[in-house]
Order: sequence, then structure tokens, then C-alpha cells
Amino acid sequence: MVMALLDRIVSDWFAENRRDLPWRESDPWGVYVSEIMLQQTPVSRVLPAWHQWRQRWPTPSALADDSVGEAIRAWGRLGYPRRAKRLHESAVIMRDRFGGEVPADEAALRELPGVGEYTAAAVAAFAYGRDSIVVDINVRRFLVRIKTGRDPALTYSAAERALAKDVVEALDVPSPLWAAASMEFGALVCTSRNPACAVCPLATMCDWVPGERITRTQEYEGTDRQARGAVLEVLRSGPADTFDWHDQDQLERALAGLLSDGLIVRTDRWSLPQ
DNA sequence: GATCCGTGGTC
DNA sequence: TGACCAAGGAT
Repeated sequence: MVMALLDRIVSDWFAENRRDLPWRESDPWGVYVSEIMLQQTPVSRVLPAWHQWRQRWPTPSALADDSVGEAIRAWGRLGYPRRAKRLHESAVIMRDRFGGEVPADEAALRELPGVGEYTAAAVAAFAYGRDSIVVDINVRRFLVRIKTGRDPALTYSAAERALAKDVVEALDVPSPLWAAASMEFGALVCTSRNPACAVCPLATMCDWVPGERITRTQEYEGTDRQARGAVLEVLRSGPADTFDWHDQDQLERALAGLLSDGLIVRTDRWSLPQ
């Protein structure tokens, strides 16, 4: 791996092509909210929601003092609404155990619900300038393509983790800067479907060939998830007794699942939790 | 490791 | 037009 070329991504490409994303100029709480929202959700859809949340709940304590139901409602149609509930739970933990602040240590971050390896590393780096190894799908795709000429497999391997660590440590670049640059590069140039190889500064050192990718295409039409989404969409407007759904068994599974996940409650009617 | 968890844009 | 995909995490 030619470090001089990789370094060029930061010094040249990122300097020129860096997007002005608002959470890059925000405080740790703004960074935290953005990282949760960005889990499996594109930047373009996160932007408006992030601004609304920032205005409505400018601190962890502000969100913690509001109800989880309001968080779920304000989540809107971002998808994976369990993230909203876990974000609220995280805010309560920050208020009660971390003095109302977002923790800075990866280990502490990992204890928060909805924070895994990637998110803990990202918040530590982007909110606090820590030297963490930040590896998302963009970084994986970019590094694995350079290294092997093929696309990454479904699962994040120990070899990839080691590779990412080696690269960060070999580069003479602050970890947070490399994290932002490598993620951005994967998102804008070394993309999944139609990578911009023609303008790629690493083309000379890359043997990637488009091949059969191992993709896991998830069904949605006809699944319980679709039913869950329909139920929540109704309840965001207010409590309800019944739901218009074609498959009664599936509707009951959806309601039971949402109830079990704490995303809805049953009193005299179905509603979002208080 | 496999499966589940939403939603909407794109080519 | 319908797969494919998007700054993952929990079980």
C-alpha cells in the first residue's frame, strides 16, 4: 500500500471535494445525533431531520427531559425507529450518569444503546478528536478494493480491521481527518455501483475489477417490517384502535413486536409511549 | 454467523 | 422497473 498516494486523498482530494455537512461544525451532541441518524440512512434524508432535532433538543438533557414518544414521532420516516428510542435512552444515560455530556471514551460510548464499533469510533474522532479507527462501509469498500481488487464481503473481518489500523498508523495524518477523508472518498468516488475510477487519484495503484458482488437484497414488500412501518406511521399522528392492514396475522405480529421493542404502548388504545 | 430492523432514491 | 443501496446495531 503506497502511503504517499493514500496521503494524497487527504491533502488533495479531500481538501478540494469536502462537503460542508453541518454536523462537522457542531458540538458532540450534534455529532452524536448525526451518527445515529446516518446509520443506514443517506445524508440527503438526514439533513432536514438533524436540523429539526438540533433546534428542538439542543442538548442531551433536553431530549432526556422530553418523552420517548416525542422522539419516535420526530423521527418521522427516517427508518429503523428503534434508533429514535435508543437515542432517547442514550440521552437519559448522558443526563443521569455523564453530567449531561456525550462521553468521549470509546468504551463509554459503546455502553450506550445503539452505539456499536463504528459509531463509538466515529463520535470519539469527530466530536473529540480522538485517535480511533473509524471504519464504515465506505472505508471498507475503498480499502478492500485497493488491497484485493475485489469488493468487500458482507461481514467486517479481523483482517480488514487490522488493515484499517495499519493504514491510519502509517499515515502522517490525524486520525479524525483520515476518517473523514476516507469515508468521504468512499461515498463520493469509490462508490458501490458506479465508482468514478476515471477521476480517481488512486487509479494507478488499484486493480479493482467489477465483479459479482455478494449482496443481500432485503425484501420489504410483504414483510413484517412493512406492517410495523405502517402502524407507526398511523400512531405518529395520534392513538388508534384499529389499523387498516390486509393480513391480520401479520398485523398482530407487528403490534406485538413494536410493543416488545417499546416503540408503542397499549392502554385503552394503541399509541406511542409517553 | 444469520437474521431482523424502515424508507426512499437511483440507474 | 425493480433490484440495489444508504456514516450499522442487536440478538
